[in-house]
Amino acid sequence: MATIKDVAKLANVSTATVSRVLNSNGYVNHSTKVRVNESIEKLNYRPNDVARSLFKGRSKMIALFVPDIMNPFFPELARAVEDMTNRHGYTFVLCNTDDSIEKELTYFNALQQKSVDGIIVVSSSITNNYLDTIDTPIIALDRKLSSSLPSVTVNNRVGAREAVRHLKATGCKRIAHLCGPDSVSNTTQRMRGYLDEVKDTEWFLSSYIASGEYNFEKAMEATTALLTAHPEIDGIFVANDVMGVGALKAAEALGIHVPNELSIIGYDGIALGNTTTPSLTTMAQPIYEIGTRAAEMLIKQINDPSHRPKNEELSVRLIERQSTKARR
Amino acid sequence: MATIKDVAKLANVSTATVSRVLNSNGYVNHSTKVRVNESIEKLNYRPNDVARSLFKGRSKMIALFVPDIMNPFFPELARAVEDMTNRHGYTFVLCNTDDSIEKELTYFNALQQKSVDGIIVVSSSITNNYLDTIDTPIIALDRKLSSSLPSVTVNNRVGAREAVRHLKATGCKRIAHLCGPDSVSNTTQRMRGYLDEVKDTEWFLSSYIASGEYNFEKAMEATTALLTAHPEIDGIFVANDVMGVGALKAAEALGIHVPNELSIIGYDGIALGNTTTPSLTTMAQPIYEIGTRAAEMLIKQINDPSHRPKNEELSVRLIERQSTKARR
DNA sequence: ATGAAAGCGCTAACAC
DNA sequence: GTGTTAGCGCTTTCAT
Repeated sequence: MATIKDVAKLANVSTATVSRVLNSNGYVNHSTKVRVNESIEKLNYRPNDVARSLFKGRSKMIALFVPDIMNPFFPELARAVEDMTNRHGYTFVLCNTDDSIEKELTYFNALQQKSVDGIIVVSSSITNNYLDTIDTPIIALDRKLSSSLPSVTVNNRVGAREAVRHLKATGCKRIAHLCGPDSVSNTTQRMRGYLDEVKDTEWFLSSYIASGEYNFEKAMEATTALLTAHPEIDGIFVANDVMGVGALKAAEALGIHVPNELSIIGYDGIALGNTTTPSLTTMAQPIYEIGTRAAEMLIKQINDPSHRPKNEELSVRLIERQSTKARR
Repeated sequence: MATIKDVAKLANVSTATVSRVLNSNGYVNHSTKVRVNESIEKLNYRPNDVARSLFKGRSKMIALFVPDIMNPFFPELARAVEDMTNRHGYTFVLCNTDDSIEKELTYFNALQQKSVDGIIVVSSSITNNYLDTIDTPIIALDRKLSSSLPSVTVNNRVGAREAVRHLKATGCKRIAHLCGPDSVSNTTQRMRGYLDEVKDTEWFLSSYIASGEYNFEKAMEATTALLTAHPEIDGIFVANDVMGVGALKAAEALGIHVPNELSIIGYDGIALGNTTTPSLTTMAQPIYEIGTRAAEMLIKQINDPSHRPKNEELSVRLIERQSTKARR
C-alpha cells in the first residue's frame, strides 16, 4: 500500500500539500493539485484510515447493539442503520448482546478502545451510572433506557389500545393478552394499553394475561395453556409478531379456527407475519424508519457534540390481514 | 482516557516497560510488574487499539459480506461468525452488498483502509482478477467463487438428490423444481441434483422447472403458475426455505392441501420453516457450523498467512416435518 | 531488567 | 501557496 510520502515524492511536493488536496483543506495551487491527483491515481493511493483515526481520535465507525440478530425483528433495524451510517461514510459494527450486561460492557470497552464514534443500543440492562462514565454518543432504540439518553421508540401504549379496539370492532367478546418479558419497557407499555381497554369490562380476568417472553415456542405453550383454561377467549392481543405466529400455530394445533373462532393480532409488522396462513394482522412499527432516524440523530450528535437530540416517538399503524375478521 | 505515558509516569517506569507487561513480552521484574499493574488499575487504563493497529498494520476486525441481512438465511450465519470472531477478540463488521459488485468494491476499499484483518464473503459477483489484487485473507461462504479462494459450502447436489428421493419415497409421482437465480452457484448444483433424479423418468418435462429467485413473492407467483399449468404435480422440491414457505402459501391459496395432495420440501433449515402450518420439511444446512468453520479458517489464515485453507464441504440432512407425508 | 528513541501514516500548527 | 515539524498512542529494536 502506497503512503502519503510516496505520493508526495512522486508529485514533488510535501506530505502536507498532499494532505491538503486529500481533504480539500487550505490553499493549494491548481496545477500542483492536478499533479498530486495524478500521483494518487498512478499509485492507486488510498489514505490509511487507522492513521487518520489515531490523529483525530475518531474512527468513522458506528456500532449497533441488538439482543440477537436471529430474532427477526432486528435484521430490518440493522439494515436501516447500516444503510444510513454507510451513506455518511461510517463502517457498521454489529454486536449481539444476548441481553447480557457483561457482554454489553465488554463490547463498550472494546469499541471505546477502537475510538468508535457512536453507538445505537437496544438494551434493557445498561445502567444509568455506567452511561455517565462514557462520552461516546449513544442513542437508545426500541426500549427507553433512561431519561438522559436520547431514544427512538413508538407509541406503544396507544398502539396497544388500537390493537385491542380492533379486536373489539371485529366482534371479540373475551380478549386475552400475550405479553413480553418483564424486563423490557415496551412490554409494560403494551400491557398498559391493553389494560386501558379491558380492565373496566365485566369479563376481564387477570388470568387473561400470559407471558410468552417474546419467544416463539414459549408463546405456543402459553397460548395453548390460555386457550385450554379459557375456551371462551375469542381474541388475543399478542405483544409481538414472533409470538403472534406462535399463537397462530398453537390455535391451529388445538383445532381452533383463526379467524372464525379466534382473532389474533400481533405487534411489529415484520415480514414473518405475511408468510403464514392465515397471515397475521398486526400493529406495524415503521422499523426501517426507526433505524434510520436513530442513525441520523446519532450522526448529528457526533458532528456536533453540543447538540443533545430529543426523544422521538414514531407511530404504529394497523395492518389488517387474515388473522382477524369481522364476525357476526 | 489515560495513555500509556500516564501509566508509565505513575509507575515510575518507561512506556516500554508498560508495553512489556501489557503484552507479556520480554523480561520484566516481578515487583515492577506489580507496580505497573497497580497503575493501570488505578488509572483504569485501556490501551488504544487504534495506535496498536497503526503500528501493527492489523486492526483486530473481521468483516462479513452478505447480500441482505433481511433474508432470513443470513442472520444465523452472521451470528455464528460474530460469536466465533468475538471469541478470538475480533470486532465484527457487517456489510450488506445487495449482490452489487459496486457495493462490494466500495466495502473492500473502505475495509482495507481500516486494515481489516480478514473478510468472509457470500457473493456471486466478485471477480477472480480482483481478488488477486488483495492480500487480505478472504473466505467464501455458501457459494463458491473461484477455485483459488478457500470456501465453506454444503454438498448441494447430493442434498438435492436426497430431497427428491424423499418426495419419491412419500409417493410423489410428478415432481417439480422451484429454483434460485441463475447467477448463484448453488442454484445450479441443486438443480443438477434434481435432474439427476428425474431427467430419465418418463414423466419429466422441462417446464417442471420454474425460478423463484430465492424470493418469497416470486416463489408464490411461480408456484401458482406451475400448479395451474400442471395440476398433475404432486411434489415440489424447492431450492430454499423462503421460497418453500411461499410455495406452501400459494398451494393453500389454490385450495390444494399440503401434504395430502401436494408435498413440498425446502432447503436450508431456517427457523421460518417451523412457523408455518403445515411446517416445512427441508434439507437442513448446518448454518451455524458453516459460519463457525469459515471464521475459524479465516482466523487461522490470519495468524499464519502461509497457511492456505482447503475448501470444506459440510453435509445437509433431512428434517421431516408436516409438508411431506407418506401417501398411499 | 529497563530506558531511549524511532517510526507506524496522517494532520495541523507554524513558518516562510 | 507550500514546506517543516510535532505529535496522535503504541511497540520494538538497540543500548546499557
